[in-house]
Amino acid sequence: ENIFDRSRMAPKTPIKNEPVDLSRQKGCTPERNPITPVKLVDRPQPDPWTPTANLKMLVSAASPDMRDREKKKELFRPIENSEQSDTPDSLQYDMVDDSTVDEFEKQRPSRKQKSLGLLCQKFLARYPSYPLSTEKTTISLDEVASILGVERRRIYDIVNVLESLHLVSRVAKNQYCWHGRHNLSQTLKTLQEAGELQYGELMTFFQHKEQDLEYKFGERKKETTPDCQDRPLLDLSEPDCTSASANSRKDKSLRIMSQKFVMLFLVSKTKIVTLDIAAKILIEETQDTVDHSKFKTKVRRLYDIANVLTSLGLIKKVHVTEERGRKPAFKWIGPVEFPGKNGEPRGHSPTSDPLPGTQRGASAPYQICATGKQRFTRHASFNSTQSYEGTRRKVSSEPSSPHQERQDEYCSKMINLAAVCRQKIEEDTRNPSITSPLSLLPVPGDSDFCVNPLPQAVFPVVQADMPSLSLPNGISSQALHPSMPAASKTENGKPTLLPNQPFLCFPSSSLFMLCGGLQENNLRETLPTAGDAGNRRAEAQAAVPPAACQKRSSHKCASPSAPVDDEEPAAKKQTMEQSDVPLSLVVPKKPFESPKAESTPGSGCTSAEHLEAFHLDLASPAAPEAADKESTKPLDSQEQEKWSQNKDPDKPSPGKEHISKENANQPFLPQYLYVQPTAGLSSFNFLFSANQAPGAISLAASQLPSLSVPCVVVPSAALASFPLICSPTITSPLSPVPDGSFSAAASMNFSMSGLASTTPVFIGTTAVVTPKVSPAPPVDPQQPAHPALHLSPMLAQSCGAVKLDSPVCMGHPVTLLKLQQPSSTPLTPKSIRPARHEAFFKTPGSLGDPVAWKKNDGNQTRNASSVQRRLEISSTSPD
DNA sequence: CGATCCCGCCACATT
DNA sequence: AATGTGGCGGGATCG
Repeated sequence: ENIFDRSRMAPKTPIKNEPVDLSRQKGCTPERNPITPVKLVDRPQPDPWTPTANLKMLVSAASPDMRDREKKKELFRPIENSEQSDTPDSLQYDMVDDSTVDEFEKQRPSRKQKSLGLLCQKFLARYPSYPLSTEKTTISLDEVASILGVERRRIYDIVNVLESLHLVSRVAKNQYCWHGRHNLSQTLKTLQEAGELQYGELMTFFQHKEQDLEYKFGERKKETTPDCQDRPLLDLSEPDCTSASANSRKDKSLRIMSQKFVMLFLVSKTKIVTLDIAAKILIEETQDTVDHSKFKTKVRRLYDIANVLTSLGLIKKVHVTEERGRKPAFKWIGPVEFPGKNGEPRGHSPTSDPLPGTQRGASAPYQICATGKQRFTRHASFNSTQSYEGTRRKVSSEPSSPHQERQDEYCSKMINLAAVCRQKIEEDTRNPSITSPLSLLPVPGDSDFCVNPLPQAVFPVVQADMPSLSLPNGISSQALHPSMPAASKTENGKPTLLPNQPFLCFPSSSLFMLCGGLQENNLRETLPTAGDAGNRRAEAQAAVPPAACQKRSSHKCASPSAPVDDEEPAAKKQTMEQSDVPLSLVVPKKPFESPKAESTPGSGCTSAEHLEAFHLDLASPAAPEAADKESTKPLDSQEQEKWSQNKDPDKPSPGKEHISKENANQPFLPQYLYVQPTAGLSSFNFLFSANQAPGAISLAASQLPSLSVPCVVVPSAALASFPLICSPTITSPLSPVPDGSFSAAASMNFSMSGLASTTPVFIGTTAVVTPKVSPAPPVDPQQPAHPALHLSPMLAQSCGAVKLDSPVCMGHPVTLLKLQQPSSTPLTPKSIRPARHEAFFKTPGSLGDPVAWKKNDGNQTRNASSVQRRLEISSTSPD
């Protein structure tokens, strides 16, 4: 078999390495010879000379499974052979004649023989499951590829999955270190825990029913959040390999996806996961809509992963028959209980510990390693963070890279936050009345949250509606607040929320969010770049913007779903996505409403979709764009930088207008938040905003919301670690009131938390206030609508003062925002179509664009990238 | 014909 | 620029 492959390969692809001798050995090159004698040979038994022959033997010896497989092969081999040989021969001969010689390959080994699963078995057969700790086995990809007779690409597929389970780790360029299964149980345990956090409920749902939108809904949310975690989870460092360093690059989706997939099994009660469900859960971003192709791609990848896992003996293929029919599925046949080797201290009950996750994260055992790299593109300001670093503890990470540490911590934090948020959301949902503003806080002392068990998070408000979300544990919300930092003055200790305050913040890295209406223009421009990042290419640039706009307009509602991006470029585009996992959170603000959603034209929106999407409407129009943009943005985030952008309200009018239409009915508020995660691993972002106060309620909603939101924050990522925060306080007026109030509220402040130093960013907004707005009637959504705030760097600048960097900010409130003001947007208006809208948040992250940013100033602003994911929330209602 | 999933182009990352 | 990595999806096979 090998031979054939090899020969084929060789010609085509130049082999990077040498094809190894083996092939030569074979020498014969079957192909060449017109004869085609060969095939026969291999059939039943491996040829002695085949490189693989030995492997096969080993394999057989190694496990029963394998043996079975081999048997199967044998079974059909004869058949194949006979057939093949015949046909080929004849054909060949004919054809052959002259030259064509080669061509035929008749003998093709049959697809199965080349399957990834089989290849993986061969691969695994080469290494001991439980190697002695002393020896480290290094794996050379080139070597293995040649030995196994496959392209290197295939080896990556295998190794990536194995790496996700920590069976191997990358040590260097073409080198991987084989760890074996010693840590497998621990890894699984970790994944299980993480999975529970993330997917716990979800899976439960699915298992019972899937389809309901609701469920989906729920799942989506969860997903998002979780993602963050995932990344981090990986740690792996295991044993010896210290190399831990292995972290690496971006987010590799295959790795992450593999972990998530495994998590699903571990979390599932039945231990059976169908591919479609898994694909749905694993699809991040863009939700729905668009994605048929995306779904398909995801499924393909899952097959790849499943093949490897099957070879590892962790899962097996089964079919489940459900109402709808029989669906392909996989059943977990690996270990279910894991002794905790590691000694993690766990035990805390969820309740008691607010953030369970956190701790763990923090603690040494896990590190999340996120990958390391991030880029630091950030500007100096960010760097400052480091300093703060000293302050904090470092967790385990290696000294060497501080950054990493941060990330790790960061991750943990994020995770925690996520958890908290979720809960909060849940709670909120339950009690709408509350509405808290969000608050988050970090503890002063520590900078980040994370580390501690933190209470950080916060969330606000929201009334949410979100349907489903639940989180797994309960955490009390209160817990969260514990300390608020400064921000609120009010509080101080109390966590309570202030009613007004909105916001919160977060950590670092990533991003931010934002809110409000934004404008498109700005966004666009910026975004685009970002977008590119994602893909780089082409589309991004030009196309995007416009396209987006357009679309948006059309969709509006629909759009939320993210589709936007997708839509277009869809195919190619995917690139954007790269990012992966993002998370998002969201909260909806509004309680009510949404009825319209359906009605709305959204194009496609069906109700269901809405849900899924979560979008907010808010300004809807904008939103969509934003979304797109976001998508575009890169997620990379690694950079983390983040910052926010803002947008302006600018044109209020226009915006309003649209809004009115659409929204008019609905009022929403958008608030938002979200965050995204970013890039790769680690980061997450969050976001939120909240805006509003509680009261806000409906009506005003529209108005309020936008404005209110203050939002934002962002940290940058770069290093990440820092948190940031802000809070604005705002008061909101309450709800009932007309909005005007809210506008006023707008301002924000933020404070930094403890150390501010680190933080980079923040933002505050002030609010909005705008005159215009204020008055606005509550109801009308339109007007207000737009509020957007943002923080964009620009704004910041504008504000003058503030720069991101500086800590300066601290304390003060910065503000920014604008609401209506037109000015805000500096941007180029020109551009593009004006579509409307605006986006809402977006993060700009992007690196890519820095340029733009840069331009602005020198300041830096920028950030990063990450993309952020957006979320949306919709208000849809709760209903 | 739907389920699988190989293959390898090509973008992106690292050297 | 070369080379390592790995996303992705066309389209071939399998069942």
